[in-house]
Amino acid sequence: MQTENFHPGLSIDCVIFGFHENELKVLLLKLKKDDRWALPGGFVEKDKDVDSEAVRVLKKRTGLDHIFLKQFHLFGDVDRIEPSHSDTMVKKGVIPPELKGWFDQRFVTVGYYALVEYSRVKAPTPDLTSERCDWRPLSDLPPMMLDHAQILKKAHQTLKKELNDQPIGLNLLPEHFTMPELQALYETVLEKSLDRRNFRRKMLSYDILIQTDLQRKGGAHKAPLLYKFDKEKYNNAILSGLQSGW
Amino acid sequence: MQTENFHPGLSIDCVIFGFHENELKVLLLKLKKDDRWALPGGFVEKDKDVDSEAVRVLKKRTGLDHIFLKQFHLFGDVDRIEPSHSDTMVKKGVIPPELKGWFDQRFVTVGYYALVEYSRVKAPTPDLTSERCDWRPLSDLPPMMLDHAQILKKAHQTLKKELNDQPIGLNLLPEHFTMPELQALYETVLEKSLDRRNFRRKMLSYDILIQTDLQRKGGAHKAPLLYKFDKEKYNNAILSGLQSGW
DNA sequence: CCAAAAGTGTTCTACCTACACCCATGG
DNA sequence: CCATGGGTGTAGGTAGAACACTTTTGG
Repeated sequence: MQTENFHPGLSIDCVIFGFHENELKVLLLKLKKDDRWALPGGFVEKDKDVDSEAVRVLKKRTGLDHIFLKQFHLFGDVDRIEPSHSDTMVKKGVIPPELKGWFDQRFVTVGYYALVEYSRVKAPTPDLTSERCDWRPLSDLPPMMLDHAQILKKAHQTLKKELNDQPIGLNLLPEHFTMPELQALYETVLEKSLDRRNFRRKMLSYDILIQTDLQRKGGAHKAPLLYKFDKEKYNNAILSGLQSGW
Repeated sequence: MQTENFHPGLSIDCVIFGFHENELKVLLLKLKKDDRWALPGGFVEKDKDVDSEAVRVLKKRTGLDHIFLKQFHLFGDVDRIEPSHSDTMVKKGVIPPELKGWFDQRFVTVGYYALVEYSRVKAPTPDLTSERCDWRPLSDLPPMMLDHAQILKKAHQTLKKELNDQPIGLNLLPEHFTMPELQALYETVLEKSLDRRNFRRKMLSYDILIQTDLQRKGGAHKAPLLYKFDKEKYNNAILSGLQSGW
């Protein structure tokens, strides 16, 4: 790691959301020799835009390009990092001693949240300090390193707020999906249940969905219709915002 | 200036909004030996929270404490600063040569926007690199340094979006104000005109205003009633958001 | 007394809410 | 054949949009 090429005291953390089995999930890293987990993150090269460095982090962990990604907050409190943190990391051999100086700095971190299609992430890749990279349900999070739990919480709050402005469905769902699946996504993000029939009507009124003549077979009951997004109309609608919230 | 105590490559810029003569205004600094203007800003001490450093900047320029202040974006593109910028500053004698190294760094900056009551800012104070500190109307901005025009624009966009969540009236208006004044504020922020009667009804329906029996005399026409905010109810309403936008 | 701005009220419509009913499917 | 979930329709209430009239004030 060439720390001299990095912007000092600045890091990036990504909250990568996915949707699977009617649950919001987050891609997390299991730290080596530590029972806590961390958000995928990284440092910023001096001659790179911060946003593009976030794209790089995402690509490394998920293998995916062209992901919906949005900066949502800078976390800049002094006490967001315990001073003993770098000591512990060196002692456990997770980071080499020559990098201790780098990790001893005071760091501020830029939070990004990403929306990805769960099934497209084939092999989540851990980084140097972690042993695994896994999806974890938002409803049952493991213990997290430093202030990462707060960062995650803020990301979720932001997502909730921006639900009407952001292309949530398009990025989190596979190409074809059923109306109940889309509704489940909204209910998960909003943390409240919605009326089936009203949801359908309102969603259809946006005129951004295309009904296909395919059905999701295999369920034990009536086979629901599959929809896909009309990407052009979708993008136009996003521009003006999907007014009138949920 | 003790640059070694500052967090490297990190700065703060504040977009300070005020409302005067039915116009949104921004507090800007006129640079020395340069016909451009700049946002009030500063650097971050290593042992201080970024947010509290923004408070410090605000206090220095406006003399005010307890101001509504909100972080809205990190500007982290490489090309947001021209490499020649520090050269020019040194040549013009605006910054001493020994600080050139500091200003030669690649900088990212955290944008904050603040809402202040115009009349409470008695003597806006310039900093070392500026000769004046003045209110400038948002509708007619002077040429700005670096990417400050973009930062300002983004601040305005954010304010517009958050109009229903943020305590806009309470912070930008004096204690007593008329309904038309409040409406003018909303119209300015939103950049569109609103129906007088519908505005009044909706605003009153929030139940956050207290009608006083005072009137704004001196106008050439019917004297409007003065209102003030019911701060307790106001804060409660903010918590749940003033749903249903403008 | 008149122009201009402030206060008040009404109607129409659209959308959100809260429901009830029928249909398809697998066990 | 029936339980379960999916698709469709409808009535009532609320709130926003559009509008007209009256009142107060200074000149």
